[in-house]
Amino acid sequence: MTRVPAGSDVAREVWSTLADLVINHDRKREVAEATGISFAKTRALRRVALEPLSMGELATLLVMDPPNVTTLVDDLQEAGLVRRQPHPSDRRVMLVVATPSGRRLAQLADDILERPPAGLVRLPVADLEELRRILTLVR
Amino acid sequence: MTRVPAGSDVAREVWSTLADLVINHDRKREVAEATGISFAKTRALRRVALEPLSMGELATLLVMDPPNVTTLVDDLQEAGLVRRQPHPSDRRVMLVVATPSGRRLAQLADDILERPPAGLVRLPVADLEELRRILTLVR
DNA sequence: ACAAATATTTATAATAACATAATCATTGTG
DNA sequence: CACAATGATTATGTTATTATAAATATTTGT
Repeated sequence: MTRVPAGSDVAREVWSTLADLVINHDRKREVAEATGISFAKTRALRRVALEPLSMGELATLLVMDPPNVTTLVDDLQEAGLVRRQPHPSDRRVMLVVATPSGRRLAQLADDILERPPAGLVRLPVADLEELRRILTLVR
Repeated sequence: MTRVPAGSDVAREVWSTLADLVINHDRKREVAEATGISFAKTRALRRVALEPLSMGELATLLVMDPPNVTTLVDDLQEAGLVRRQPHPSDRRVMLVVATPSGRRLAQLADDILERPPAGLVRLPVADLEELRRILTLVR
């Protein structure tokens, strides 16, 4: 008889199922098609559409090296999706801000990415509510 | 007053949370470090460790073009992680089979990828059980 | 048997992703 | 003020990823 730490095995099982669910519902291609830009760029755009970020913050969030963020933002800027705005109090930092058309494109990506898989939609409402409740506890 | 389809909004919200959870717990880098091969190769290896697959089936599952699967499997084979076995009844198809060392490496990747995020482990056991129950309904 | 279809491979090219060093401007500190 | 530290950029190169066309071997259908 082996005694196992309470929820940890269940947690592992749940996590595996969860990760599979998300990975098998991958919409990167669809998003790239719809937006006309690479998924990496969409990801950056969606992030700055949430709130303006400095180049460095963006690099950290995207786990990219700063030089590569520079060229990525260059491309987004040329496409008119973001603009660079000097930081008001520190002239070393550049804030990346989504333009209106950038926000629209980010929204388009959101619409695709937030579309839940069929299996989830088919769940009884009570179970969905329960899922929502539990997920808010995960922090 | 607009009437909205019952669970679909909740489903969308739940899905967003879920996707964020999985994406923010990305372990691709860690897995690549630990295995010494690219994540794409790990993915293929883990898949054939589950069961032997033909090149074509693998291409479909990985959403890759067949020529690229060939070179990917070439690499895995050179590393001694898989072998190619001709299909018993159709000599056009090549079955990709994980070797013992390939299965070990796949297991190593599994151990990392299946490790749940802290927030999930902290959940009350009852909620975890409930999560598991609901997730089995998602098919 | 023969033509069409299927599974894989070879060859090749284009592009994307990733990393490093060096440079410039600006800011904080002794 | 001099100097170290910071944020961003430029330049550059390497490796991965992705795609396409063409070739080979085998099977299937007529």
